[in-house]
Amino acid sequence: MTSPHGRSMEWTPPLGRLQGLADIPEVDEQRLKDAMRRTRTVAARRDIWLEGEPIVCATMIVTGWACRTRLLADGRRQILGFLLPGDIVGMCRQPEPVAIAVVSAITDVTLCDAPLPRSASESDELGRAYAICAALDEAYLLNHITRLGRQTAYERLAHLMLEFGERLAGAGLISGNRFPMPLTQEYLGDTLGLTSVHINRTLQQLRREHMLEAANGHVTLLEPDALAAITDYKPARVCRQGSRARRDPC
Amino acid sequence: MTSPHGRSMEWTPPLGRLQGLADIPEVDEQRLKDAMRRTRTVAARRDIWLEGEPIVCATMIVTGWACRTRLLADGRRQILGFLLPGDIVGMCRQPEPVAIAVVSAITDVTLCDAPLPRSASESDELGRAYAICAALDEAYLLNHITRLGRQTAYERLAHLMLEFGERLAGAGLISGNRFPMPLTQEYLGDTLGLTSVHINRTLQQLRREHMLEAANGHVTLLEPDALAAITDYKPARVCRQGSRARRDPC
DNA sequence: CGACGGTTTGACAATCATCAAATACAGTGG
DNA sequence: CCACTGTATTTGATGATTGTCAAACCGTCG
Repeated sequence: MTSPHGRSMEWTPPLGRLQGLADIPEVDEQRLKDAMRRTRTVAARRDIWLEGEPIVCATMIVTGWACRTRLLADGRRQILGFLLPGDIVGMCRQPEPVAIAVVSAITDVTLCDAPLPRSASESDELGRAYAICAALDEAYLLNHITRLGRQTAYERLAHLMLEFGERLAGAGLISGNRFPMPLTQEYLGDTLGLTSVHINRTLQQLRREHMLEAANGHVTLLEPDALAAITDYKPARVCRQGSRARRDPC
Repeated sequence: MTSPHGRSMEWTPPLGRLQGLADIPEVDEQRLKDAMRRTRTVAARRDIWLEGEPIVCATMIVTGWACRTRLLADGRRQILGFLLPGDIVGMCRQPEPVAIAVVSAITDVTLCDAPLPRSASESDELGRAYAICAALDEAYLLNHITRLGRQTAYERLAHLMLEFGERLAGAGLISGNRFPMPLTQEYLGDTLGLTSVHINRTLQQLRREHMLEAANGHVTLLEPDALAAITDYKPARVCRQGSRARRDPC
C-alpha cells in the first residue's frame, strides 16, 4: 500500500490529513502516531461529550463519523456539524472550557488525544495544522448556515455532498468521486433542516437526474462540476497559499 | 456617568465588554485605549473585507453594527453573523489568513486594530479575553444554525432578539431590556432565512402578543422569560466559571 | 419466521414565498 | 414650510415548497 505522502510506512487518514495542511516534521509525526496508538472507542449513537461538560483535552477523530448536535426541548434535533477522521474537537484556548454542544458518535468512532503543539512559536508546524483545522471548521459552519438559510432542499443536499467529498478527500478517503457516507436519511434531515421524507424525495430527484448515486452508506458524485455550479459550491480556502497543497489524493 | 467597572474614567462598550470577560490588567487596558484612539471609519453598507482578501490584522469593532455575509451567484444573500461593539474579527492563527466571508458595515462603523496579546503565557488575561470572544463567536454560530435549521419564523426572530439582548448586555448597551437594533426587515430576513415580508408579519405577531416592541431601530423585550421559554433560549456559556462574571450591567 | 430499523410512497395540510401595490417615513431642495 | 424622492414598512391575494401522518416495503439479524 504505497502512500502519496511518502515517508510514513503506516499511513492513516488523520495523519494524511494533517500532513496535507502543514509540513509536519518528523518529531511531531511521531507524536501523532504515538497518540493514535492510545485510542478509545465510542459506540455508534453514543454521546462523546455532553453540552456544558468540561473539556479536558483536545481530541482527534481517528476513524468513524461523529457530529455536534443540539436538541430542542420538544425533541427537535439540529446537527451542527460533522467530525470526520483527522478532525479535531475541543481545541479551546479559554480557561476551563466547557463543551458548547453535544458531540455524539454516528458510527463507531475511535478517538485519541490531540498532541499539544510543542510551542507557540512561528515555526511550529503542528500548531499551524491545528490552526488551519480550526479555520476550516469555521468555514464549514458558514457553509452550513448558508445552506440552511438560503438554499432549497435540492441545493442543500447537493452542497452537503460536495462538502463531504472535499473533506474526505483531505483525509484520502475518497476514490473516483466515491466516498463513505454513513448517514441515515433522518440524520440528513436533522442536518439540513428538513424531514427524512423530504430528504428521500430530494435524493430520488438527484438520482433521477444522474447527479449522484447514494446507497449502502456510500455516495458517488456523478456530476461534481454540474453540482458545484448549481449549488454555488466553492472549496474552502483559509490561507493565501491554497491552504491544502495536496489536492488530488488519488 | 458612573460605570459599573470602576477604574476606567473613560468607559466604552468594547472595553467594558472585554473587562467583563477577563480580568484585564492596567497595562493591557491602556493598550486597548491607545488602540481605540487610532480608529478608522466605514460608512453604512460599505464592505470592510471581501471574501478571499488577506487579513492583515485582527480588528475590533468600536462602535456600530457590522455583519459577515455570503452572496450566492443569483443574488440570494445570507447573513452569517453580526459584529457588535467589542467583537473581534480576523483573529486567525494560521499563516497568511484570508477572509472566509465578506464583512460589511450595517451602520457607520468605527474599527481599530486589536492589540496583540503580549505573550502566549497562561497569565495573559488579554489573550484569555480574546479566546473567550472566539468561543462565544462559535457559540453564536451554533445558535444561528439551530435557528435556521429547526425553528419556526416566530421562534427564529424571538431567539435572535434574545441573543442580541445578551450580547449587547455584555457591552453595556442595554438598559431596561431595551437596546438598539439598527436592522431593516430585509436584513432580518437575510439573517433568518426568510423574506422581509414574512419578517414583517412575524414581528407584528410578536407585538400583538406583547412580547416585544420594535421600532425606530430599537427593541424592547417585554417578556424575556416567556420568549426564552418559547424559543428554548439559553445564554452562551463557554467557561466553567460562568464565563462572564458581570451579568447585570444596569 | 418475525422483529426491527431504514427507505419509499401517497394524500393532505401548513408555513412561508412571491408578486404587487399602498402607506409611512426621512431627507432634500425649492 | 412644503412638495418631491427614495427607502422602509405594511397589506392582500395567490402559490410553491416542505411538513405531517400513515402505511407499505425492504433488507438484516436473531
